[in-house]
Amino acid sequence: MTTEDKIIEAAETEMLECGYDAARMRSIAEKAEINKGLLHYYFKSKEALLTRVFQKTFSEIFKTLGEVFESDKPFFEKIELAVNQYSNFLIRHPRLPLFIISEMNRDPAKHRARMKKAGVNPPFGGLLKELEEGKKKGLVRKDLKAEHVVLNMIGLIMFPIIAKPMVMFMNDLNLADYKQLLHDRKKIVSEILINDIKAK
Amino acid sequence: MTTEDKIIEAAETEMLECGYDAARMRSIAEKAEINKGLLHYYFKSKEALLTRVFQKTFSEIFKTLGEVFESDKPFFEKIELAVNQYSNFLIRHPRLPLFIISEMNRDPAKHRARMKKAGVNPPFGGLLKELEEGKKKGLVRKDLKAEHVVLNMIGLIMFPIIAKPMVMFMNDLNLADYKQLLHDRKKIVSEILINDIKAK
DNA sequence: CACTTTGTTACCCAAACGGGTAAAACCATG
DNA sequence: CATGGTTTTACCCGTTTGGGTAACAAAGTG
Repeated sequence: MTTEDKIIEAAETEMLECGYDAARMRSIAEKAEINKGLLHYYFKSKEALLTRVFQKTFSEIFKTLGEVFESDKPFFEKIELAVNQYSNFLIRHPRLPLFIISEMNRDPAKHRARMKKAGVNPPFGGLLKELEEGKKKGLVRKDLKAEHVVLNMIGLIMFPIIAKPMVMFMNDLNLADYKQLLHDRKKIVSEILINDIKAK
Repeated sequence: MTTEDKIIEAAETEMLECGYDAARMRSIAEKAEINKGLLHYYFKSKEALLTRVFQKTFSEIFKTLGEVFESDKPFFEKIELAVNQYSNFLIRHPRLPLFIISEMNRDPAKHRARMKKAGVNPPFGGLLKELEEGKKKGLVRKDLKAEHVVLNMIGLIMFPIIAKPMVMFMNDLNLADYKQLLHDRKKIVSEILINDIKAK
């Protein structure tokens, strides 16, 4: 792994742990096991570094989410696929959701400005379009509200990730049990969502 | 409103906004529109003040949640009631969930120690017991996993609260629209949960 | 060896921090 | 005016902060 990679990785960890503004160049250097001088040799300023990290992180998650609805599978299989892909992504990046939510609440305008600057956008258009088509085809409940489908999906998937300590403690799970629970949950969540969407 | 009340209120706001450790006596005094001297006249230390605020806040939410399952209504009505009460509570205390989640992730052991010290405990026992009874009576799906019911419920209710800026922005809502969405959601969430729990 | 890239060390330095305190002032009530 | 509860002001003070830089060292390269 190159020094630059180590820096990017350390900066990502730091940013997700502490938030954008509270991220410290000192701790990034420490995490990357280099010194502050070298850090500034690779990235001329904190802004330059974090902009890059922010961009990389978000385009990764949005790409994953975007690809989900581009396959040509049946709609309900796509839901299942979306749940699986999104869950897997968050399992790999467990600190991301809390970071987004915190930043968004701390200063919504600044957060959106950063999103804009990084040129990243959440890809929910695909889901919304297919829901409309599904209604026409009679697959989808006519009175279903699209915005709630999105909220249901994200809430059901995200909560056990951001509440990991609570989940483990309340159910007295070790790490392996917890991972198993997250794994089991993909099917459970898919079923709940599809059940809710499906025309009766 | 007495000075002490103003202090408690200001301290709660500060604690929920900044977190337990990052809460500052200075800003609490400012928020309460008094000076630091007076603050220490009422509460001899930061620890004394925040312990009290923590205790008050949590016992309030846990009492609300606990009472839900003590009525003698039918089980599915209780679910609906629980969803309504919990939703209403979070609508009144929108910053609480993110505070809990952040504290829990920052330092789980310290957070639990504070809970213990304040003598507050989440009351999910009632729900779990009734689920078991429901299975025996044939009301509830035999293969339902209780831990997921809790996760589903919290996730579905909490997410739109902690993601308020996103919800408003993505759906282009003003504040009134957003509140309406939260209100509408109570019914939607109840139906999803009951549908999932009910024996087929 | 000459030159470039990569890496280290030490230091800058004003500014804010931040919980806590002492002493004085203000203000009711009797 | 005296008494006690309330409120203000000013100050403490060592510590940390924190992005950024300059000078020096090491290592790779042709």
